Amino acid sequence: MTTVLVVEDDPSILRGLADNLRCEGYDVLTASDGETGRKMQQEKSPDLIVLDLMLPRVSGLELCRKLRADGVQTPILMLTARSEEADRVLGLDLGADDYVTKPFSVRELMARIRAILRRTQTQTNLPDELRFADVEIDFRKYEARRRGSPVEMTRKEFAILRLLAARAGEVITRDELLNEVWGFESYPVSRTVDNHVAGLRAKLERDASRPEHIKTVHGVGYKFVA
Amino acid sequence: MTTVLVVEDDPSILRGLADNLRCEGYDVLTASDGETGRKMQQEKSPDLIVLDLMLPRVSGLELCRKLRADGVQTPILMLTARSEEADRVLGLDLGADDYVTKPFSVRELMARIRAILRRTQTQTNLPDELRFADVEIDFRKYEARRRGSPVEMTRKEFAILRLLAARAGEVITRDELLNEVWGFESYPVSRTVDNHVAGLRAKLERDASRPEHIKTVHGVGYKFVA
DNA sequence: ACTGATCTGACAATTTCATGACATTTCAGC
DNA sequence: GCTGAAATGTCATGAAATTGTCAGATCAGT
Repeated sequence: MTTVLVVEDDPSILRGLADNLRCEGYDVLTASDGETGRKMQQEKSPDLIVLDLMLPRVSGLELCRKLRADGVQTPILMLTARSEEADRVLGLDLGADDYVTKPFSVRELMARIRAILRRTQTQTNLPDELRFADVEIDFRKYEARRRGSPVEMTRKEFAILRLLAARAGEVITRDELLNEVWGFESYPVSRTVDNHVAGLRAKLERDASRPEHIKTVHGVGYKFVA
Repeated sequence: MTTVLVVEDDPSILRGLADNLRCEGYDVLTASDGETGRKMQQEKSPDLIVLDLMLPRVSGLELCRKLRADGVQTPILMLTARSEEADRVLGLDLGADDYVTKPFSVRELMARIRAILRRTQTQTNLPDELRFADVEIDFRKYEARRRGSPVEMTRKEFAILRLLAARAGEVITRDELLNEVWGFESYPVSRTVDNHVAGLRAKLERDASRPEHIKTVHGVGYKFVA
């Protein structure tokens, strides 16, 4: 379960955000000032913090600084009242964190939150290499071998296999694959995934029509088993 | 913990930078004049120095020169008030690693800082020489030979090959090559990389249209294999 | 000004990708 | 076990993205 901490002093906005986030399936913690926010973070260590820049007592910026000083790596999404503040806040992190200016559209905010979580939660545990049966794969070198001899694989095939392998045994839906491998740039039909999986099987399975490692879970998605 | 020293006389800018840097998770030291800055450097040896060109008493330029004269290797990022070409060049010649002109966007500055730190902290040991097939290269002398006879190569070709060889087998993206080989002097299009690679192949490969050592990984980048 | 290095943009060659039609498999309900 | 609808496998094809190549413009050093 993914937990989001929202620190915001305006009760109506706080309420609205919390409702929407819960509606999206997140576990939601709330705080209406920086002190409480910091305590919440320490006790519950959420996966994401949504932080209002303007807060009573401890400002959002200060809280951010304190959290980082505590060594907290949790991604932070800032809510700023004016876009002039955006530049200042953007110093947060080009790659990991983000900001949204008020008044914001809930839809956009949710999209940003999903994006941040996707980036931070998946980036971590992708394997650099993989071995199973007579296959060896080095994802950094983009090299695949079977019984020692090289196998040509495409970028997408490497990416798909890497994700499946990162969560070996677990079923990954086509939508997840589309999100992780393709990102938000393009939205191909989920059928496309099947084709790439077919490619993987043709290249890596002993008998592509009876796959032993890249398995189909009917009605759900695919899974990799070593 | 990564430590950044900021030398800047304008208190509001100093404060803003310090806040943002702390928020990014850096340990921050501050100084408002060159003398103090130099002392700080000696006592704390930070990982990066952000230096205002215009400072009271000892100018940023002088400080930069002095530090380098002291043998200090710490990367220096210069803040310049105006986009005076002369100042830029001087700063770079004196050993500054990068510069940003005021008024700067915090976002850009933070990005530059991250980039410098990434470059200096993950610095790969570049090889001084390289041999493969019938080719011998001495990167220090900028000399290349094939079957014993000299081959003319350009500086960029040497630099690209050296980086590829330093991480032999690994795929290097065009963006990485642009960052490492070109640095901040210029921002050529990634297409340019291809051309230099073509040059390398023409000079070093047995059959440039079927490269055996400087390989393309379609959709990703290039890699060198011995 | 001359020279070689470098950069850029155009075009062609190549590889990869996405899509839809059709075949096959799976599974729920008989 | 059957049967049929839904899901998946398979394949061909054209589109799109990526890279190779080259000529000319620009830049830097002499």
